[in-house]
Amino acid sequence: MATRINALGTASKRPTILDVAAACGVSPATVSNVLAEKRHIAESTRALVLEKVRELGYVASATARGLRMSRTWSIGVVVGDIANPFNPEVVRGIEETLWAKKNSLILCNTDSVSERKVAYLQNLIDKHVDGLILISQSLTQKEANALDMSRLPPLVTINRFSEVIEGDHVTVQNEGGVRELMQHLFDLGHQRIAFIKGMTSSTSAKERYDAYRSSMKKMGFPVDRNFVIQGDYTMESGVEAANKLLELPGLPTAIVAANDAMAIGVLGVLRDRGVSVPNDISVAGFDDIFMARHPLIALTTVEQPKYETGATAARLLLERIEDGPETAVRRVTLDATLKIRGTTGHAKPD
Amino acid sequence: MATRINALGTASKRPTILDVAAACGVSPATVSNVLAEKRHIAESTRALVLEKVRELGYVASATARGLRMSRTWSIGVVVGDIANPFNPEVVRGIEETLWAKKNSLILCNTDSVSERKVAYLQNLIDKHVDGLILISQSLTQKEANALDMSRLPPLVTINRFSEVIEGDHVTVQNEGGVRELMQHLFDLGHQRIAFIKGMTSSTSAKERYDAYRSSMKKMGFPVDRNFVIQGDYTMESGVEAANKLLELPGLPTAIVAANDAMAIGVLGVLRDRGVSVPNDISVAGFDDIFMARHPLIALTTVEQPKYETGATAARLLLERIEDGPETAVRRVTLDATLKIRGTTGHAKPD
DNA sequence: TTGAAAGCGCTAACAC
DNA sequence: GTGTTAGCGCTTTCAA
Repeated sequence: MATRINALGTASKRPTILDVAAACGVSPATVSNVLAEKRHIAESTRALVLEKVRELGYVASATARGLRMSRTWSIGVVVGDIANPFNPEVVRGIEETLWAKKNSLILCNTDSVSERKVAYLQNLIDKHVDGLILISQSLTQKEANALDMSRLPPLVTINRFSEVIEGDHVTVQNEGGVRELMQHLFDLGHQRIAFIKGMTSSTSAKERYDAYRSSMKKMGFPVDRNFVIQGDYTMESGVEAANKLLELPGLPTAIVAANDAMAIGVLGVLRDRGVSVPNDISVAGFDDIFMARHPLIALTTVEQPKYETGATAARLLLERIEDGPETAVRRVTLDATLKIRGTTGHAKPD
Repeated sequence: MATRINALGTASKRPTILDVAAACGVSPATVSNVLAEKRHIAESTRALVLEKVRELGYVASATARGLRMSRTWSIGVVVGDIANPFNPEVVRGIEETLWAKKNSLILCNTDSVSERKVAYLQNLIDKHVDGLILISQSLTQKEANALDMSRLPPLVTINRFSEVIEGDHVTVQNEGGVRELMQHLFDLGHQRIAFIKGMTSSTSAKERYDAYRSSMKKMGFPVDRNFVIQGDYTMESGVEAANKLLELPGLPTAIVAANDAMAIGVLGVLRDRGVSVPNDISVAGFDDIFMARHPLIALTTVEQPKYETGATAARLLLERIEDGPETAVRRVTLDATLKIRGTTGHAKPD
């Protein structure tokens, strides 16, 4: 007859390394060494220790070990908003990689609010995390000054590169991806192409915008000032941008958004206003978030390998923690892939 | 001229409480008490300590304090897959609540694989987290046996209630929500209503299915065996279920899925097959995930307050940690709200 | 091959 | 009001 498990916090005291040592008639140092496989131990004692460890259900206290070794085996992951569809897949990649090396992931949502970011980072530094990963978040000089940077652990940035920080970095081929996308639109006969930008503080947003401009320029197509709208990577800003664009006297034949969330916002507006996609206007994004793939959305976009991005960042961080500050800074740029779906088609003739 | 911040892990040694004490000419205990605001300290020394603390940039080591107080101020959150759109919003709710009380969130993805769940839980127990939250995950007796339950910290379950575990629990009005949804369909003239179930191991899935059956029964409508398909809450299983339903000789006029992910999978299939929604078939889900609200999806569904669900679970857990195992087990059931959108319409006449 | 002992940085009990 | 001291549970020299 099984008894129900009490999950109310009646945890019994755990055995310590002393308990195991006493049970075996050896010193705690020996137990420690058996478990850490550090120095050679007689096979007989080794077996005995292992047996008692299992018998007592002994597990070393991560806290005590952390105090002694000044490590926490935990990594702070700072993200604007975990509910933003781009992020969970990146976080998964990080998490899998950390788990494989027995590190914990401490998740922090900053809401992209500067004060909150600073507070969270300080908290993580104070908590003595072994490393930090910033997803699409960066640090301004001002924010950095507000922090106690002298105690900063190794930090890896994803997507947003900061001049202020000298550290490892993972990003995607933003220019190449957008250029490929633009070429796709040119091939379909588009010339009047609008662009919805991300925040200029984001290097990835800047690169995507630059690639849009240079692609247009290379084709000899003018960039109408009104065709460049400032967004902030949220779906709402995509909605606003679309509304602005639709007010214009001369409509664009295609709208490219610097990320999928904004592009999907645009699609919603066009749908509500009865504008046919891609017959009247083509729409494209960047990221290839989960939602973009659904048949009802079918957004043409540029895929950023999100899981791999996260996994790479975690790998770089773990290696940095291992190797120390001596080895050179590393910047990894992953490939972007154009995904042609249903929202792009031939340009509507004037 | 600003120097760049080195993020490679050249952190300098932090000052300890002894450094502060020495700088002030007081004992470490006094410093500790000033910071903890435990016992009364002369205003003059208090001010001095505070000044030196700021001057040296002293922050107490969470590790040392944790060892001493046997607390970690961190909470393990175990989730099947953070990339599953239901979860991020719940996690946000948890995270905000924990942050307000200075607790950290350790995120764990189990992929809903039993072994992995057990391994993760054991890891969290070993890490001495102060509490645990399981989102839509439960523990079978077998899994529980594989764990060292004697050291289990307080645990709160979300959505999936386990008979095996005696602990606090947060869920939503599953029966009420589905009944309301069914009534909406009945009002539209639907009688041939198919249902895509979740895993029977999930109490919420079971409750939603039961409500479907009892609603049908109450109306005197037969439940065709073929109209009940087993899914697993993933979009893919919704796709499979829709394909099965469309093979049937007599089609249903409406398809209700036990969650939005499956319903959205159904919508994709219907779209691909040229079945008009809601003209030919109505579709509805449960949860009201972000994607369901988009104009191109516009899924009729029952909203589960996800953020609030997470926030409530975190609050219950923190209170449980504070109050200890003595106070009675609490079960909170949040309200579900019917959201009528574009995927439900009048039943197609035979 | 093993043990003894110091100490990681903190808090709490006990003194004064 | 404040100081002294004993650990929390572990790893790691240094000795044997």
